[in-house]
Amino acid sequence: MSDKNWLDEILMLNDENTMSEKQKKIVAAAIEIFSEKGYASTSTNEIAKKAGVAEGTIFRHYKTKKDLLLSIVAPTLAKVVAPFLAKGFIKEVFEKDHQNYEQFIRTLLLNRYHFVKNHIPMVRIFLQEIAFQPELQSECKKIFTDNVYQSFQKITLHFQNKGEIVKFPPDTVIRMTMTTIIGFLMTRFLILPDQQWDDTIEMEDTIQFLMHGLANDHIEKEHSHIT
Amino acid sequence: MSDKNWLDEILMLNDENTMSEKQKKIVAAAIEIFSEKGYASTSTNEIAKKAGVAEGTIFRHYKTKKDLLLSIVAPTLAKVVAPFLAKGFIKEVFEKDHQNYEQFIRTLLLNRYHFVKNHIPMVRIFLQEIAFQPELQSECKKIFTDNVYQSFQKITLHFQNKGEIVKFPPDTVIRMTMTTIIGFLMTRFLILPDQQWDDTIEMEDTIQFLMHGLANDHIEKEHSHIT
Amino acid sequence: MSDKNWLDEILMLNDENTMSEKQKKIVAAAIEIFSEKGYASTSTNEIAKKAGVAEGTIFRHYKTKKDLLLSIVAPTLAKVVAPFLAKGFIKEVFEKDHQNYEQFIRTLLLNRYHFVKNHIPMVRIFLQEIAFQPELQSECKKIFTDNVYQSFQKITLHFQNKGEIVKFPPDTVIRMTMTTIIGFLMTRFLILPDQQWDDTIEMEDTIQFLMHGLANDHIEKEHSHIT
Amino acid sequence: MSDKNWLDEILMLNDENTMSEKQKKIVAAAIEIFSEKGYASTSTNEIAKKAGVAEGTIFRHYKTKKDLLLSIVAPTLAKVVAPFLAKGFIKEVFEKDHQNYEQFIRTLLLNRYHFVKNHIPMVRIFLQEIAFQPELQSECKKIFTDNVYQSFQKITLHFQNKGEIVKFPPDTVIRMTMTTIIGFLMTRFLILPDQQWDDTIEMEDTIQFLMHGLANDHIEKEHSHIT
DNA sequence: CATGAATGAGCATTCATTCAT
DNA sequence: CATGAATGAATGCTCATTCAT
Repeated sequence: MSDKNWLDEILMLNDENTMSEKQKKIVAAAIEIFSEKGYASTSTNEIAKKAGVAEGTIFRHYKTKKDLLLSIVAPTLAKVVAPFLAKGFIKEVFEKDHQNYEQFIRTLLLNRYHFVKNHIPMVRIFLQEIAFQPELQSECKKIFTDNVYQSFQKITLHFQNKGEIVKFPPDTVIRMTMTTIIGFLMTRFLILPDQQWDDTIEMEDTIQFLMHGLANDHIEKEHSHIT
Repeated sequence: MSDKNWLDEILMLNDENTMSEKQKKIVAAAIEIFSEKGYASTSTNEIAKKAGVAEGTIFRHYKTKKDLLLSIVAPTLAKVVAPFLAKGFIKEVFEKDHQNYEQFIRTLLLNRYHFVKNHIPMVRIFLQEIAFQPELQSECKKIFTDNVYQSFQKITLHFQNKGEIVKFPPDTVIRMTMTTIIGFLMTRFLILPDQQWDDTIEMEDTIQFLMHGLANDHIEKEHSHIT
Repeated sequence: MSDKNWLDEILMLNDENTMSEKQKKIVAAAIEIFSEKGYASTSTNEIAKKAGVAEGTIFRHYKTKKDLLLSIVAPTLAKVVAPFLAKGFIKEVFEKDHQNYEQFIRTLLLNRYHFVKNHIPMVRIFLQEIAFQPELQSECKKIFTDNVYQSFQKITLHFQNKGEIVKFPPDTVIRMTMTTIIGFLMTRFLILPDQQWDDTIEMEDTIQFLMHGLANDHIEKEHSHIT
Repeated sequence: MSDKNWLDEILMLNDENTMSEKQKKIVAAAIEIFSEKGYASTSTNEIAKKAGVAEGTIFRHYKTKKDLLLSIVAPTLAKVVAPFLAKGFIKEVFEKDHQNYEQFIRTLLLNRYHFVKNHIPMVRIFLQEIAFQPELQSECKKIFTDNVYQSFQKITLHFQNKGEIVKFPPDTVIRMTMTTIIGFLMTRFLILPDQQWDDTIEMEDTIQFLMHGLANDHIEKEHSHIT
């Protein structure tokens, strides 16, 4: 099965519009249990019970248990990539003059914040299984490279050339930006979700941290990064 | 069984000096396979084969498969905490005048860099299983709170009071520091280990990013963080 | 789980009407092998083979091997107690004038004779496992105390007061009666089943022995048992 | 291995005089645990631990686990048979004029009473395992037939001819006598050991019951037993 | 003699998957 | 489409037995 077909098929299969009631229940149950106990430690029997369907019903909709997992996790990929694919997104970043890197990461952070907030269990599953499912890894890498990375690089170079952000290698800038955003979101929603959080302040601080960290005032650098 | 006993026991049990040849082989095999396929998807039969011992031998040394896992993962905890426990560590940070936050994170980053570099499989296992093993979670939280966090907070306040770093809430500063370091190490060793890396430059940039991000020149802050 | 529920559940579960073909085969195979080799020395694999089902099928019907054992043995309890629970049984003993202790034990012996004759393997299993299964012991004691013993005591006192049988302590009379009956049945069916037996004569002799042994003509007793 | 050799060897092996300290501990531990949990459910590891020896030590003294069992149970056989083998025993019964059947069973009961009282765990083990160990069964049958049964039959015929006891078939008399004695001892020591027992009275009653049951005053017998 | 690490066959139990209804 | 009984390979774990020390 070619990579493209695999993902498409699953996305189509898991289009919420085409899913029967039972199927939706199965997916909901699977997400919940996978997220709590991990894919490998979850039995189809358990899923069936929680979904209120017969065990056989699961296999009527998904050829194997792993298919069920992928059908859950794969769409996450698409949704993560989505903003970068949104037609106007990059165009807007480039064209609007008043746009700056801060605006970009502010948008990005807010967007990711809402996504993670609304999909915690799915994100948990994704983070766990990306380590062990080669199909997921390659698909993820491909999607990231083809879509996110390219846009991200263009944006980085754009603002580096405008002298707005420091001239680290673009990959490094991307890494720092993503690391800071992901680090915040994971701490916020996965590691310490029960702690008291003032999200507005915390996000503002995170943006300030990122902007200062990447500000183009790194004067005394002994090595100059020219791209 | 009290938490302390549990960890101590396993640490003693897994002291490399007291381990027989076969036991070492078992641990080595387990680390490798757990790291590749995950704990739940690894069979004791597989471990035994790779270790070149009989399956029963595993259970002579470790009462259960989970005991084997914990005996591997638990020491990682101790080693991660180690530098913060070193007697002179904090004292040095405070007393030596030439010491600054940059020096601190530079030491920290280098130290963690070498640790992760030398224990990649164990770190992988740890990151996977911390999500599902409650014993691990609580022990981890306890060790972090009792040791790392306290030191880290003192250091943060120290340099905030010296006016060297920005007056975000200490927890936020700690989060940003850890996030940046861990983000780098994970990208470097787990996510993109095969990419070309110039570690010296990358680490220097990371430190610069962090120092600028936390530098005490956040002027226009609409909300002032006073501790 | 309350004792009552445990037994009831198993009885319901093992109602022959509600059992599938495969389940009946499993029970039949288990009874045979348990009876021959003992519960602990019988493997589920062996049972499955003899029953002509997959090993997994056993565990679809019985959660554990011990559940299978109890589901076989527990109903024996109920059947043993049955005659004492029969509504008319005691009433008849008391009310019909022509009824005497001999009539009572004659009925009892005959009834038990047919039961044991038709359930030899189950009785073997029961006798073996009662020694090691605490659930069985307590349930057995409870059922005996609540049902058999009370009836038996009433009957004994009744005929002692009528002057028909010797005034040993009722418990002693009960013990002698049961011992004699059980002793005969065990010799007949378990210890020497292959010997030539004229059951009619043997049972008649046993009744005579019992009646003479308990007849109220123990004159020279140095200790008088008054209840 | 011929039957005779098997038993002799074990008896010699288990002669308390020739046993080392460790061996005695092993036997003591085995008796205790076998008695509690049954032979099949007891692990050699468990025995070794309770005995305070290494597991290997058990197999230095007993070739297999079953050998250990037989070495424990087999001597019981010899001891049970002992009184019948005592040279003077039968002679005494026959020759002393004042001797009667009552005297005989009184001696028998008292003798067995003390034996069971002092060897409860061994008796438990014996009763459990006689059902499953063919070697034990055949040896037991042989010993009983060759020694006990013959003596018992002679004695029975003797007192039947003297008109002292009823002329049931000798086998029947033997069965009733044994059943009554064994029934008492099992109730007393195995089934209800915790109940309050006045052994003197209980045994006297049991003898009276037995003597009346076998007394030669069964007049109205419709079938005459002439041997 | 005693030890206890090592063995590997065997055990009860679980599980993803199939298929007749 | 949905069911759930049936499957049998696989799993974690136990155990009697061996043997080098």
